[in-house]
Amino acid sequence: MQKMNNKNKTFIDKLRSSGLRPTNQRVEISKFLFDRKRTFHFTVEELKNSMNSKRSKKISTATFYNTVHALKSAGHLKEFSLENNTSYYDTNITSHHHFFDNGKVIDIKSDKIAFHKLPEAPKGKKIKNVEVVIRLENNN
Amino acid sequence: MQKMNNKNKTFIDKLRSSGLRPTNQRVEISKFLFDRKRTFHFTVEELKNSMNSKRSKKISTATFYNTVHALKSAGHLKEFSLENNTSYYDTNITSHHHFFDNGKVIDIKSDKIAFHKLPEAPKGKKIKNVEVVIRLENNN
DNA sequence: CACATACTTTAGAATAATTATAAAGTAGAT
DNA sequence: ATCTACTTTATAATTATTCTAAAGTATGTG
Repeated sequence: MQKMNNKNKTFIDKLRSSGLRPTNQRVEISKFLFDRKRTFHFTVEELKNSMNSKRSKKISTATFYNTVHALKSAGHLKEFSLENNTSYYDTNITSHHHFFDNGKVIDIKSDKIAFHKLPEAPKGKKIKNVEVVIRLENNN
Repeated sequence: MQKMNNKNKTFIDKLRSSGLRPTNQRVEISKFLFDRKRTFHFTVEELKNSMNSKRSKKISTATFYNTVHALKSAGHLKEFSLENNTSYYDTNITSHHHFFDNGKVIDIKSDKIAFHKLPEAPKGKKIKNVEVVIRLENNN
């Protein structure tokens, strides 16, 4: 039996494994998110705009939110927040880190950062993950 | 001339250095935030509720937002975001890190984490700061 | 002191992101 | 074919935050 990792799941499988029936709207959203070469970051509003601007029949806001949430809960998207009270989602769910540069987010590959020392988790808890944010500013 | 660090500034000085006249409302807010033994985290809503619940004459929401923003811009508060699209503020402005445990935030002293390797900033940029978030989960 | 001017506070309106609701639509199983 | 459960949608509601405009307060100048 061959190893089946998330990377190999099609966009339809991602819906199924999120407990969502592959309806037309959901399949299109999932395709838009996952059927591409490179991972990316988005807000629900951005996703909605990029998809709906190309369509005559628009997909409703609620469907975008529902679908993104289900995909996120199933672990196919990673959520993070900036200081502007908006949720960002990342189609790169592998462990990695970020540069934040005036609201712009740039991925940092996991192997670019290594720890020399980390604290222990409090009693009864364990570490789920470690994320590093490196804030940038202009060079003078 | 003695070294004057932020720690030693009174809550009134913090207002002045934030460009705010020390009015009654602002002094009370600043006192509530900084005139205590331990640093803490709060949302504007939490701050407003804890202060106003003890008062007959309430301080308005706008004053809380304005004051917190000015204090933050002047560097007397640190802002961060969780996944619930609310801004959190930290009266501990020294470089440090956080555990996130189901929406609860726990400080990690800066010296508990050390890096073995860090990426370089992109061209024209420099690193402003590095923050680590360690997400916790229950131990089985 | 008297007034002008600038800064403050406030209540309430406006906005933005998100979530809830309820009606109409659709799919899959029998 | 039809029943039932799941979906989609438009719209309302909610939450956090920001804006606005009016009324309040302080400070400086003469």
